[in-house]
Amino acid sequence: MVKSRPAVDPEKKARILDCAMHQFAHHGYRDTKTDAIAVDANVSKGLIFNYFGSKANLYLETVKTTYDKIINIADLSVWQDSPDLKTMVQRALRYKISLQLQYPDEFALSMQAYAEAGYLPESLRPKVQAIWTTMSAAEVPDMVSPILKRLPLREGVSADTVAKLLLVMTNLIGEQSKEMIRQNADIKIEAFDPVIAQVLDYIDILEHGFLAPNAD
Amino acid sequence: MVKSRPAVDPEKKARILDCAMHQFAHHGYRDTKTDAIAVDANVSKGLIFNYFGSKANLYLETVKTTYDKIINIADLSVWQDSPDLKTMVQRALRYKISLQLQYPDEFALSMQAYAEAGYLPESLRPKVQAIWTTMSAAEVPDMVSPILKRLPLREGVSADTVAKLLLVMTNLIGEQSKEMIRQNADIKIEAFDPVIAQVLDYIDILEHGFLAPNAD
Amino acid sequence: MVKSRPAVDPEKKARILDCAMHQFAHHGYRDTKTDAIAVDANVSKGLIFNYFGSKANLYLETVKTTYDKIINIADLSVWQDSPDLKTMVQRALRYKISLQLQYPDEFALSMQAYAEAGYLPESLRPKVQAIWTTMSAAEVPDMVSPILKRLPLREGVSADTVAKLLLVMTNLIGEQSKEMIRQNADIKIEAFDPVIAQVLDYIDILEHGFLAPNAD
Amino acid sequence: MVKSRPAVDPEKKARILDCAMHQFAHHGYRDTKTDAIAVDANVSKGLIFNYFGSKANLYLETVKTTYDKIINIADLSVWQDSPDLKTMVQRALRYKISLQLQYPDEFALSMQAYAEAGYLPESLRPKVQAIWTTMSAAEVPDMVSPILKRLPLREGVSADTVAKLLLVMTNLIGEQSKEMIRQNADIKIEAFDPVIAQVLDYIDILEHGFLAPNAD
DNA sequence: AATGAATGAGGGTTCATTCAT
DNA sequence: CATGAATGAACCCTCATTCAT
Repeated sequence: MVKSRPAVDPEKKARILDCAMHQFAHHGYRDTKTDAIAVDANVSKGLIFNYFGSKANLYLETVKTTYDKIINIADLSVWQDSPDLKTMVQRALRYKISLQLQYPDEFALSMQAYAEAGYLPESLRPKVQAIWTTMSAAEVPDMVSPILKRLPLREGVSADTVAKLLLVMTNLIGEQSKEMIRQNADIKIEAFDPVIAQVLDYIDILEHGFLAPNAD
Repeated sequence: MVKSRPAVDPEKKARILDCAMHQFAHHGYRDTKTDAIAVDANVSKGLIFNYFGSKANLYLETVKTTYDKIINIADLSVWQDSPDLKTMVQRALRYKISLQLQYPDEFALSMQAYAEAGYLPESLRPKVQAIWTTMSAAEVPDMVSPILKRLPLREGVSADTVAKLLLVMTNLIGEQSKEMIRQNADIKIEAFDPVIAQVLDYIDILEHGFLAPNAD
Repeated sequence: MVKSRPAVDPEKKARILDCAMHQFAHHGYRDTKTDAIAVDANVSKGLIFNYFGSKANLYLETVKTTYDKIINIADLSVWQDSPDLKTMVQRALRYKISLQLQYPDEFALSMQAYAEAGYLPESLRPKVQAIWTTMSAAEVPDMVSPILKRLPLREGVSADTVAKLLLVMTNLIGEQSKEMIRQNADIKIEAFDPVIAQVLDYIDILEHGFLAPNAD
Repeated sequence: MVKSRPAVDPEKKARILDCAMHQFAHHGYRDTKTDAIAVDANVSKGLIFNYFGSKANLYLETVKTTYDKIINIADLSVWQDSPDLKTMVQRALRYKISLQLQYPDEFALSMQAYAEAGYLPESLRPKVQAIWTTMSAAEVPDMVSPILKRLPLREGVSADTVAKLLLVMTNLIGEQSKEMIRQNADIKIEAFDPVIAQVLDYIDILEHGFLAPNAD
């Protein structure tokens, strides 16, 4: 006998995850009601528990799925062959922001989940943090370090340190963009130009330092 | 005439605030139960409402009190007269971390309150944000800018940009220390040496840039 | 397609309303515990809030439903075609009392709700009063005035004044019956004969007062 | 040794009773907070319990005291020697209303207590009702019946029936005046003229009903 | 005697989870 | 498998009453 309908309807499951992502991103874990997700997903509340067992587990699955989605979407090659660092950063940021505009919920959740990790129910916290540790190693460093290797570093400066600094900048922009998108969902990418300009100022300092050349 | 029993027993009030600080810092607003605070403070639940009226107000009072406490404790002069930027940053970080070790709950709450501001009940949010705006002007900027003014900045670099970068570093350390303290409450200040060393690496880059001198 | 389990189980809803009516009638709004209603109705406390949202709203619904019920039950034609006033009053009272015996809770609530209107929580009061104004116009006046029109009134006596006097009598009996039923739930209708007799005495006085001298 | 201060300070006790009267009259038993009484009476909350044992008992004492006060104040002779019934009723009502204006709280409580008797806590109810039965016999009938005795009643009409009818009128006015005073505390006695006029209309009807045919 | 700070039982309400259909 | 009505534990808050001073 052929099961014409699989035990788990993937379409419904996807819908639940999508709506959960939206809700968790905008209200945080504790303020998200399973009721709201069920309504949004046009699915019975019971089904959510059939598929995911508990709200906590739904959260975990949602965060995981969202991270996977972002990773799969991101095309790191976009800025890999930039002529110089500033161009790379500029391209990277533009690309990231464009993704953020295209997938605001995904990005919002990824940041929200990270931010609220410490304030989750005791039992949920370690499981979420496990996701970070699994994910983190693979991603961002890969994007930046190849470019850095092509740059002549001042003696005593490690590529790793620079990479971390750049990462900090990236996160900074992420936070700012999220907030800007939150305040105006229809924002255009041009609106982020001043933000990018500021980061380029930061990069300039990183590149050349802020001390006058003869100050040493 | 001595009031043998003052209208508000300052000792109990302080105990409540202290325990509230601890609870709010570690579980966030929504997950903190007034019951737990009452038990911790060895006080009846009713008394909390006698003193503070509501959980929301207790939160507000706790945050305010904690901020005041930190501000009063902090001795900004410690690093004000440092010979150079690195020394200043080093002293500042050491001092901040030592305070954080001494007053882990106070610092944890101050960061928690800031972080969770967006996830508070609708009605509480504006009141908490009012606290930030009242407080923010006075503090951190004042510490950094005077030192920056004494430094010869490279042409095209604004002191403001540098100050912002340094502030980002400061927050970074704050987050890291909080997490380290959270994971090990008995951590010694020496344990932060690598963190401080790393920040000094960052500062070095900010100061001199990471490009080799002849790279331009 | 038959909904095997309707969104709102009318049986349970009716049971809740019925028990609420009983409780509100006997203990008043403030002293009625939702717990007690839930237990009486053999239903979880949560369900009451699912169906009615709040205790205040349950009260409103209960009062409305009870009024509708009384209005639908009451058969005003019973005494409309009485030969004379006394007969009409007698029939009306008997009928009213028999209904009161048959539906003691309904009548008790309707009087209770009216009486306690002024002592309800501030926010509930206007909503209850809105029910009165909606209901009041339709009922009692219609019953009495047609009969009055057929009677020859003494000069200088307005039908309106007489109607008001009769209304006062009616309310008087209502109060007395309620109290008698409250004191003895198994009371028989014969027990009210003295009360009715007394009212007829009152009517006799009224009648020979407002009738024209030659009307006898 | 002489007790310079008696165990119960009569002045404070009187103050408590007075404020309790005011509060109970305006908010009913359940909505009156002992706190409010204590504050009003400028007395500690503890003292109320020292003097009266419980809120319930304070209520009882307040009601009793208020009734005594009204009885002592009322000068029944005012209308005893009226030439006719209408004049008597008019005088009586005017006098009652003037008292009600002079002692609004006392009258408000006496009516409130009567009205809310059924909605008091189970345990309090019988004790309050005991007060009515003690009081009721003595009062109002005494005012009316002597006058009635001087009037030639139509055959078949008992003075008792008429007295009860008049009592109903009196209560009717009481309710109306209370409400009018509640809506406008500064109301003048002239404002009640229409109300009195209406009652006189009622009396007119009553009168021509119970007087012997040849009494006109 | 007088105080009023402290208590805590009890109420209305929310919402994740269950389970009969 | 899917539903959503039903559940009930848990939370915040009130206020009569107590009791140490």
